[in-house]
Parts: sequence; C-alpha cells; structure tokens
Amino acid sequence: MNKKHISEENLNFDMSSNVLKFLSEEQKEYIRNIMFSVNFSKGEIIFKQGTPMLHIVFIIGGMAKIYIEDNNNKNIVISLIKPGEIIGGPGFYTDYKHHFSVTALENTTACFIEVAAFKKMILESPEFGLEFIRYRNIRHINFYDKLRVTSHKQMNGRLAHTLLYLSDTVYHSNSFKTTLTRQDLADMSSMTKESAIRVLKSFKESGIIECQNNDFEIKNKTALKNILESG
Amino acid sequence: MNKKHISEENLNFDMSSNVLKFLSEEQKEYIRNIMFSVNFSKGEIIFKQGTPMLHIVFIIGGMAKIYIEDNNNKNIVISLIKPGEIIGGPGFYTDYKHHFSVTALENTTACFIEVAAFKKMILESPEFGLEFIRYRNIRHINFYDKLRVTSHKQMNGRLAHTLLYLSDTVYHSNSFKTTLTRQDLADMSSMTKESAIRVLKSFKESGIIECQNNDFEIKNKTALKNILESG
DNA sequence: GATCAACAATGATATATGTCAATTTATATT
DNA sequence: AATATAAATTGACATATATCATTGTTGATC
Repeated sequence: MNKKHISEENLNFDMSSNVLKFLSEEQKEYIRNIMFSVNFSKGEIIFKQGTPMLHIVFIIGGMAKIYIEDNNNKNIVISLIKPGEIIGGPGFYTDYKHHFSVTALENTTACFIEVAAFKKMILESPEFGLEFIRYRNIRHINFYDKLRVTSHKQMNGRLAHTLLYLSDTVYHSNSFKTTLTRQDLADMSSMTKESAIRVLKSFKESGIIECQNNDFEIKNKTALKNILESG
Repeated sequence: MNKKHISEENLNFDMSSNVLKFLSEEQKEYIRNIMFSVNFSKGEIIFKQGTPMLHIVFIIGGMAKIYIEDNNNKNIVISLIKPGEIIGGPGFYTDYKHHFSVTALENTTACFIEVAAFKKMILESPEFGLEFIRYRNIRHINFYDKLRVTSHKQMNGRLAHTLLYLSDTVYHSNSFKTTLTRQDLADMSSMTKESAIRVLKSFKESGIIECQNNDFEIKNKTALKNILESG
C-alpha cells in the first residue's frame, strides 16, 4: 500500500463526481490538504468489516466490491464501487465501525478523509448534510430492492438481477469483461457458485447471454428483465 | 381517520423520544404548530408504498408494521414501529416516494410533519441534520443484519431471529401477546405461513417456546440464539 | 346460540437449491 | 514449456422449502 497526496486533477475529478461537489471552495481546499490516497493491488482489502471506521473513503481509480462477511465464510456482495463513488458506511455518526468489507477487484486507488473532518463539513454546511442524507438514502433504496429480490425471487431471477446491475449500472454496456469470479457473481446473487454456474449455463443455452470466461454479452435484455420480474 | 391537533403532553412525549428532541425550543414550537395527528384503526393503511412522500410520520400510540410489497402479494415486514418512533423513509430528499407501506397493527395514532418543514429544520440546524443521519444509519445497520439473516440462514434461524426481535426489541419481555398473524411472522422471516407454523411447532416441541394463539413465551433464549447463529 | 369469515394447522407432494466429489480449464510462477 | 495453483464445470445426491388441498379453530356478527 502506497500512501501519497492527491494530484490536483484527481481531486477535481473526485469532487465533481460525488457528494463532495457540494462543498464550498474553501472546504474543498481544506479537504484537499488533509486527504490522502492509497494504491491497492487486485485482491487487497481496503478495509475490513468490524474494524473502526476512521475515514470516509472514495475510489478514484479501479474498482472495488463492498460485501458483508458472514460467520461461515459466506459473503454478500452489496455493490461495486467505481471511480468517483464515495463509501460512507452506516457506521458514520453511529458506532463508527465498518459494517462491510471492501476489496479491490483490480488495481485501485482510494482516497481517505478523516470522519472528524467529514463531520465538520456537515456542521459547517447543512446543505452538504442534506446531500449526504440524499446519498445515504439512495443507498438505502437500492438495498430495499436487493432485499426484495433476495427474499422472494429464485435463482434465475436473482442472477438476472445481478447481470442487469452489471450491465446497466456498472459497465453501462451489454457486453463487458469483468474481474469478478463466479464466486463473486454467486455472492451478488445469494447462491452457491455451483448454482451460479448452472444458471449461467441455462441462460447461455436459451440464447439470453453469451459468456466465455469473464467476457459477458447480454443478447436479450428483455428476456432477462422478464426473468427478474417473474422469477 | 380522525385528524386533530396534538395535545401538548403528547407532543413533549414525542419530541423527547426521537430525533426531534435535538431541535431547539423555537423549532419545537414551530413543529408543534404545523403537525397534525390521525387515528388509524387496526388493519388500516397509514401510507402506501409508491405514493408521494409528503410527510415524515411518527407514531405516538399503538403499533404499526413497515413492509415492502412485492408484485406477487408477497410482503417483507421490515420492522415494527412503537410510540415515539419516527418513520422517515429513504424517499426523503431523493425521489420523495414511499418505499414501503405502513399498516396499523392495532388502533394507532400517527403524527404528520410536512417534509418541507423537516428539510427546513435540517437547513437551520446542522446538528439536527447529523442526528437525522444517525437515525437513518441505524436503520441501515439493522437492514444489513436482516439481509444477512435472509440470505444465509435457513428457516429455523430466520424465525429465531424474528422471535428474538419481538422479545428483545419490540416487547422487551420473554412473554408477550401480539396482534401479528402467522402470516405476519412469516413475512418477517421470509417464508410461507405454513413454514412459519411448522417451525413454531418444532420450537414448541423442543421446549424452546410456548405459544397458544397469540400468546408467546420464550422459555430458552440461549437455544434460540444458538439456532440463529448456527441455522 | 348459529352462521360466517378469517386465521391456523396438517399432510402429501413437487421443486428449488445446497453439498460433496471428481474433472477440466485457466492463470501464474519457475 | 513445465509445473503448481486457483478457478470453473459437471454430475449425483440430499435436503430445505414452497405449493396445494383439506380440515380444524377462533372470533365476530346477526
């Protein structure tokens, strides 16, 4: 892990693409001075569930997965984080612990801002506080969707949901190459990796998707959406 | 539904038991003047998923269930709301829609505050904003727990989770009488009502609980916790 | 007290999904 | 290129859970 200060270009990029853009120029300058960045290699843990939450983190390069760890080595991948996105977990201003782990899916650069500084920004600027509430609420809405799918859809529907998430939200394309393993796809869909593999195979056989190794192409998104809704 | 202004006693009760207690006296007075209360009979809907979110609601008497409605008449009961608790869903400052429905489980009195007024409070008082963030984050943490149990525990564990929630968080007693139906218990545990009945029966036969109709008694909480963790 | 409707309980059965073991394929390392 | 390691795949099987049909029970209403 390689700690360094942020270049100005990077910082501007960050600040315009997440909740930090609502800060005043002075506040941005303040944040610029106290924040630092760290490079993580593929597979490295950025932070770990259960540890103290000392920083708000955001990703400025690469990609990371956010996941809840269970006692039995079973994980639930909640979302993937791309450059510009902020990770401000629910530990903020509550128990100040991380409630999920974050791991780099490829070489990834993360920025760290002390939680005290973040809190200071909210106290100085209630508009920023509101924007942070908005950001948290959007996360919460996504979560409701995930709970609904997890609780009441069966495997085909759950995996369809995952593929649509990757296509629509993460890669913004019907064809994409991913560093996610089959286990990751399974962890996103609440099933075993064997089941994920079998469902993928059935989607391939139905002509709904193409996939070889980590290259995916969604051939029939309508069918996938129908499976999500009906399954 | 019977709309009326709030008595002062009620209002003080409310304000001291939820996030509103962090308001200044002037702000409390302001809220007092614009809020109104409505009585709901058992089974009546307080608000419905998908409708515009015009108010922040809190319960000052009775009990209500918060639940996500699925397309197929399948519900997920997320939590039960008791007097003093506030319901400020994730639609606030996002899409201003209700992302869940709320129904009275018994005769229930609810207070309504316009979302604009709530927003005004946050802008006036960043401390209040922070407290609201805390409240939202606590909800989010509970949600993580629910997702974990739903995704990776099987029926015994899920129903154990529900019974422990009722005992520890809702009724604060090892024995309680509830107005929840078996269907509600099932909706809290992500299973069918038949499955919920069967698991309850098995818990009874193991001597872990007693229950007749709506009277429950937890005889062996340790066992229940073990089932939650292992199941 | 009779009747009705909602709720609860039970059994038989079908199905979805996980588990385990074995094999193949890809990826990294020397 | 050869080897080791991790990941992906497949099949056989066990089991958890939903579904459906039926019956019993409770509580409200006339």
